[in-house]
Amino acid sequence: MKLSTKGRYGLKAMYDLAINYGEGPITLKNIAERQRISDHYLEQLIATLRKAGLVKSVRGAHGGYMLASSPDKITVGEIIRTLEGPLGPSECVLEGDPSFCDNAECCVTRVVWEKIRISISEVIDSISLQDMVNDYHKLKDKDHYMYYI
Amino acid sequence: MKLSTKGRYGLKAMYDLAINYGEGPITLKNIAERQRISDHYLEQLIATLRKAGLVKSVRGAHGGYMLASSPDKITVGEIIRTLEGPLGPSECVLEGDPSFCDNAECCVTRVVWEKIRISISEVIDSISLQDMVNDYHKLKDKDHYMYYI
DNA sequence: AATAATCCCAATCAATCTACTAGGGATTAA
DNA sequence: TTAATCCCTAGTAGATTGATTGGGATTATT
Repeated sequence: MKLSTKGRYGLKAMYDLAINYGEGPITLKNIAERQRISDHYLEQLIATLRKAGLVKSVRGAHGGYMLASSPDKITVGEIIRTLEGPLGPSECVLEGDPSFCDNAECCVTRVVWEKIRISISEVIDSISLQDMVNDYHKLKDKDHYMYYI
Repeated sequence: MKLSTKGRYGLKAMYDLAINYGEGPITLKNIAERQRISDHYLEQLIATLRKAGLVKSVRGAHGGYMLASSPDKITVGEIIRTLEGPLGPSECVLEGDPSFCDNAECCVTRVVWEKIRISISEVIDSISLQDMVNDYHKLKDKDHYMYYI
C-alpha cells in the first residue's frame, strides 16, 4: 500500500518547482540535487509530467523546467495520478475505469475498497502545491537555520 | 497504491468467516471456493491471521477455521495491517516505526503522506467485520436471487 | 561558427516482489 | 484404519521497480 518512487519523487520535484515558481526555468540537475534523486530517473518522471501538461520545458543552454500554471492551480492529486495512474486499493474500484468484476454489484468487500479510495482522493485533491509552499514558509519562519526543501 | 492480494484475499476470507460466525469450523476449501482464491495461497494468509490471533483453527477431520472473537470486535484495519504490515504511502510515515529520514522534521512532502496515512487509517479502523455482515444482510434483503459472498 | 549547457528519447537491466505451486507432515472424527 | 483436514517449508515464473546507459536535438554564449 505504498506509493512508488514515481509519485513520491514526482511530488518532490513539483514542489521544488512550486517553491521556485516565477524564477524562470529550473534545471533538472538542480532539482535532482536538492531533492536527492537520480537525475536520469527524474528526467523520465518529468517527461511524464510535461506530456500531461503540468510542466513546461525550455530547451538549450539556460533551459530547464517550470510549472505550466500557478501552484494554486495544481493539486497533489493531479500529480500523483499522472505518475501512478488511476488510484484505488483494488482493481475493481480504480478511478475512471474499474476493471470488471462479476460480483461488483453485491460485493461487500468492494464497499470497503471504495471507501478507502474516496478518502485518499479527498485528501490529495484538497492539497495544492500552493498549500505546500505555504507550509514551507511557515516552517522556514520557525527555524531559520534549516534548509527546507 | 494498490493493496496486494494478501490484504484483499485476507479480508474476503475474514468476511466469509464472519458471515459464518457461530456455525463451527469452516474449511479452508469452502472459503477458497466461495471467494475464488487458490486454496494453497489462502492457507498461507490464514496462517498469518492465525498467528496474529485473529483466527482459531480446529485440526483433523471436520476441522476448519473460525474467528477468534466476534465480528464486532475485529476491524478491517487489524486484518489489513496483519497481512500487509504497517500502513503508509511512504517509508517515512509508516505506522509504528517510520524509517528515519534526515529531513523528517521539516519535509513538506512528508506532511502530505502523513495526511494520506491518517485518512486511510480512519477508514479501515472504523469498519468492523460486523459492519460488513450488516451490509451483506441489507444487500441480501434487496435482491433475493443473488449470491452475496 | 564553435562550444557548452541543457532538454529529449529509447533501450537495457539487476533486484525485488507477487501470487502462486509443489510436496509433504501432523492431527483427528468416523 | 482411513479420509479429511490443518500445518509447514521451499521453489518459481512473471511483473514491477528504480534505475543506468548512451546517445541525439536545441539553444545561449563566446
